[in-house]
Amino acid sequence: MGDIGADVYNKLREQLVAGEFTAGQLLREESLAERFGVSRTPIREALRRLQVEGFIEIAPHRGARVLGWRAEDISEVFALRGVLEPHAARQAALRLSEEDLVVARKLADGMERFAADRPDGFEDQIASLNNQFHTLIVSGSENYRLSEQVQSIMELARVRATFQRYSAHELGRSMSHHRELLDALTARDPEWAESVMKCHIFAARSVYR
Amino acid sequence: MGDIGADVYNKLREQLVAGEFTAGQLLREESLAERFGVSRTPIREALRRLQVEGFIEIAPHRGARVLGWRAEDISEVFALRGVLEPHAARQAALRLSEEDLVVARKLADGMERFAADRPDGFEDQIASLNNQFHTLIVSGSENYRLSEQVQSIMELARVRATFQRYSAHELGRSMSHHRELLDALTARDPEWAESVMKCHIFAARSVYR
DNA sequence: AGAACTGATTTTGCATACAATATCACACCC
DNA sequence: GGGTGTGATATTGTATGCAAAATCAGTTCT
Repeated sequence: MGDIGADVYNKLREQLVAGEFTAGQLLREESLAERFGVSRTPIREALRRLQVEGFIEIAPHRGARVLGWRAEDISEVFALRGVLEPHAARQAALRLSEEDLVVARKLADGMERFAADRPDGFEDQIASLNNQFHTLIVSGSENYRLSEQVQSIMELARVRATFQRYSAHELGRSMSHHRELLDALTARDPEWAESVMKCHIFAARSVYR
Repeated sequence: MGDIGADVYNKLREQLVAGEFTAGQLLREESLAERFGVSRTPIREALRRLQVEGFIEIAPHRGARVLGWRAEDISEVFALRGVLEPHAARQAALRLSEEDLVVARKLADGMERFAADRPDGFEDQIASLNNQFHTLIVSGSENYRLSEQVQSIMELARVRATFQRYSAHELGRSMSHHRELLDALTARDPEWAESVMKCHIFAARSVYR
């Protein structure tokens, strides 16, 4: 995709992640084209990509439909994250650069500040930082060849992450997991990092039941 | 994608998996369009999809390039398979239907026959059956929402699987792993199935070093 | 009333035309 | 000789037109 196409894809994707469309909603090429002020061509490419990435489904001649999340889907998501992310953390312990760690620490700091001050809409702010934090670790785990594919799955799996339903206690534990994970990564200790990440995912899963 | 587009995608993908293009080769939209007797439009959609799935890379205004596999990539592939497929086998033990198991047994039988008779090109025949076998198990592990994404990664990871380099001993062991996995699945024993699959992947990795 | 057909309308799928960008060859300058 | 700039060429990116397919409304038949 070129300049316009990439823009359209990013914006559409953002809006999907932000939940601006309801599950099952039909996405018409023509109306999206109007909405973004472009022709159907870049819209089609963006939709195709979002389909492969698992955000929408496209039936031939019938259009694109926003996929929803059932309870079982959420459960699968955590099963998958519980396997993939600890593995990623293990690899990341040996591979992340010092600069990456600096960035990760800043992200964790940011989350803790939001968790302490609790300004309006702080849950979304934390969710955004949290995504960046996990993305950083996953992308530090594989090399360029598989990284994007794994990344894509993990992002899809993290789409529904919201901190609205976290209690103060759970939020605090999540923050402390981040801190401990950073310590493990800084110590370049793969098994420690893997264990912490496993706890982190299991704890997150418990919030969703 | 409609009828033509889906065809183009399938054929292109087959040819990529079959290794009909050399790594680094540029795939020009115009020549592919001629080759398949269609316009550039469905070609572009197929290329976009193959990009997301990790077969090729596309640089804006610069075209599509076939990605190759370096030694580290292969190593990553096995690391990922070593985590994902045992997990999949574990889930599959509880989820595969009896009909699925019948199919899986037939695939294993077929592989063993090829391994015993060793007709011309039997390695490719085994590879094809082996892909179906593993695909069946992975697809039986997740529900519809994440299944295709995981499937897509695992297929990409299995692209290079060739049995050319297996010794008779290694081939025999691989077949016996399949057999044991089927027993574990039939017994609906998740931990057994997971363990066998882990051995299976580790053993396969050893062939590639 | 409900099921099944038929034509109008909408929407997608593909082809084609044009615009924007990158690539390459060749001349030019230092 | 090597680097740099410039125009021609090739290739991709986007828009648009048309054909094919699905949807929907209205009608007819049972």
